[in-house]
Amino acid sequence: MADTLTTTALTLKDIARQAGVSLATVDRVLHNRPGVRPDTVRRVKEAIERNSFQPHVAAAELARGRARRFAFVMPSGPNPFMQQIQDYLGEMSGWLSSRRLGVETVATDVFDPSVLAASLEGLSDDYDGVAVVALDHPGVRAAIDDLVDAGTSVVTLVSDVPSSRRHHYVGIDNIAAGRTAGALVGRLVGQKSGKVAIVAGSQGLRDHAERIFGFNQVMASEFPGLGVLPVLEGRDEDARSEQLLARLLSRHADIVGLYNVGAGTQGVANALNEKALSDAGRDRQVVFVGHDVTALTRRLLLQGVMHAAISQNPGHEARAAVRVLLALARGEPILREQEKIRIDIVMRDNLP
Amino acid sequence: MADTLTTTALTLKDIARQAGVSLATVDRVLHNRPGVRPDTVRRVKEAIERNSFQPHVAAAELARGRARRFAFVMPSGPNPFMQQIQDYLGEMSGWLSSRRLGVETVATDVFDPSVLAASLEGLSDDYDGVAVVALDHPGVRAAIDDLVDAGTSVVTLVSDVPSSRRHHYVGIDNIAAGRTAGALVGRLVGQKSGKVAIVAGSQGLRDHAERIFGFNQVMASEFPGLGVLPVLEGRDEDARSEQLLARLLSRHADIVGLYNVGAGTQGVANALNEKALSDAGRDRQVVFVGHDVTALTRRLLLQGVMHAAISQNPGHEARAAVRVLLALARGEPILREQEKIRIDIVMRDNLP
DNA sequence: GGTGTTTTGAGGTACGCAACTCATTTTGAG
DNA sequence: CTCAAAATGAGTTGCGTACCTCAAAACACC
Repeated sequence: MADTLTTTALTLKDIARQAGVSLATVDRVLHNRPGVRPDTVRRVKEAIERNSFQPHVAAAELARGRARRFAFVMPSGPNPFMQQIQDYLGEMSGWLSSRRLGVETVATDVFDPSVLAASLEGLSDDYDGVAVVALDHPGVRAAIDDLVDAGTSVVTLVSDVPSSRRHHYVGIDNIAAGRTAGALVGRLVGQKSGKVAIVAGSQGLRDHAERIFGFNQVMASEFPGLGVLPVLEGRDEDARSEQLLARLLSRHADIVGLYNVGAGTQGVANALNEKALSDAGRDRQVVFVGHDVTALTRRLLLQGVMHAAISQNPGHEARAAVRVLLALARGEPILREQEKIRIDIVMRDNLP
Repeated sequence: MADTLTTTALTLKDIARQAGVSLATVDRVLHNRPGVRPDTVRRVKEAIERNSFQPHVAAAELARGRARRFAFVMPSGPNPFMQQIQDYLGEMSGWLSSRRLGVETVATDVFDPSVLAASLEGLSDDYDGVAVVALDHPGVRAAIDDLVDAGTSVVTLVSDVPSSRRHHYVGIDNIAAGRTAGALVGRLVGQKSGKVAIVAGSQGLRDHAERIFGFNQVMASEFPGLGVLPVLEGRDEDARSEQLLARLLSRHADIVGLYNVGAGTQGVANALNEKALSDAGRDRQVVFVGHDVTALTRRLLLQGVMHAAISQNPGHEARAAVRVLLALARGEPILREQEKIRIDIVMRDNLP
């Protein structure tokens, strides 16, 4: 009837008694301090294992007594998604301060590798951990590795640098995100055949490139009836995206789907609205799939202009980054499943 | 450049000094103990406010010293979704025991109100908090209210009893889930017209009824071209669901969409497969939307039999329930945004 | 001014662990 | 067997809070 999952009340003292050693020796083993014979280490570890002993985190935290400081290195521009992450960090302030954790955001130009690398260098003196929205570039990778070598925990956020020695990546699999977008566009277009347009910020950005790759993969294999037009590079700017897309729409009357990979959403929506007006309400609405739930995309979804948004929960990312940094600092294990960021599909009716 | 979100190092001693009182008085104020003049209370609270002081949770936890016990009251049947929740609880065991938290599951027949109520009664003596998959019934409501009156924290899980005095509901908005399912079926069917079938466990179950309500809402208002057939009640059993659905499919050749509200998924899939065989590969595949990501639905999604699953992350629900119970026990605030369960749309390419 | 009551101060103990010192024992090399 | 090095025991202190006791002070009332 009642299945006990956990029952612990043991302390270090109990472990010491069971292993037949003193508290000091257990402490040495627990913290990998030198001066313990291998055989003794084994006995202690066995006692710990046998009782599945877990140090009381509250006691450990209190005894250790050190306040932790984490830095979040984020883009300086007015990116609404990044702003949301910072907002959620702010909302955590009570949670943070009651644990004596300090979180500070460092704004920098994350698109300039040398500037970003410079921002990262030297952070290790002031912070126990760093979360960074990282550009994938050799200079940045070197800076990250330096931080790690200096003993600072490093987590990449939103955008990864897989070749670096960062401890963890908090973000989504962008290829899968692109595939999901492809599947959505394809399925929502339905029977119709025609062309599909892609608007991206730049194909030089790793996350954008990966999304496009995944998108094309699905379109080619599952929706051969839909031809994908060359990618428009709108640099995440509204004006440029609108202009490029408007031109494309006027040239190809048979565009039935659109994937907006990055920002510049307002511009994309404008171009689509112009077309809708000229089409005068025929059954020619373009299926529009984009990324992230912001005030704007929320409005577009509710209006029916946009059909689906691929989203990564910014609150979850902010909290996951903090939790991972904390776990790394404490030497606790990371709950992979909990910290994994899912690819959310958001339509009008499941808007968060 | 660097924006400080939090910087605290104050202790109760500092607050006492600032308020010009002793530690004992601060302690009395902090814990609403009697014997402090209103004016003094104000002075202390001001000092706390002024410094936005937060007690160090680790120290508090250690001093309080009490181990917490939580009970999870769950269905006894072989429900895969519930099993997943229990699995995730098991995975948390390390996290739990390092915080001296005990979590035990109590299996019971949650569909029988008197049995469920009986299981709940008396739990308050043994547990600090209870999470319960609750049937919405007056007897159950009374049992929940009794628990709350006895000082036990109560959280409803997956299925809510809104009229009770439970402290929190961990689960999704089922009307919105049904709406989402409706929007998916409608959009994925596309231009075609025809009928849509619904298979549910029972319309007497609150969550099923709510999902159907939301589904019909969307179908009526947005997809008038699709007629919704009467709900089949499969009692979440494979055999019965298959039989009922097979009959319906043979009677209505123009069924283009299917919403499976509850379990019995294997039966539904069997019936669809039979039809697919007899249709011999024509463009008549039925759009199939169901709930939850299990081993089975995962397979069906990958095979293309099922098109989308509406899902609530069981891991998130398990962890959220524990966190909420813990926050309630400690008197800490609940991070609403973090504990909110989202409605996930899962398609083949964003399978978790 | 005396009485009883309420409010406050002062202090202690305990929680479980980290981190340290210093004395003592054991071990291994010569 | 000797001596230095390595391993271990025993003990202390402090982290910030909860919870408790007892005495002293302030207050209200007659």
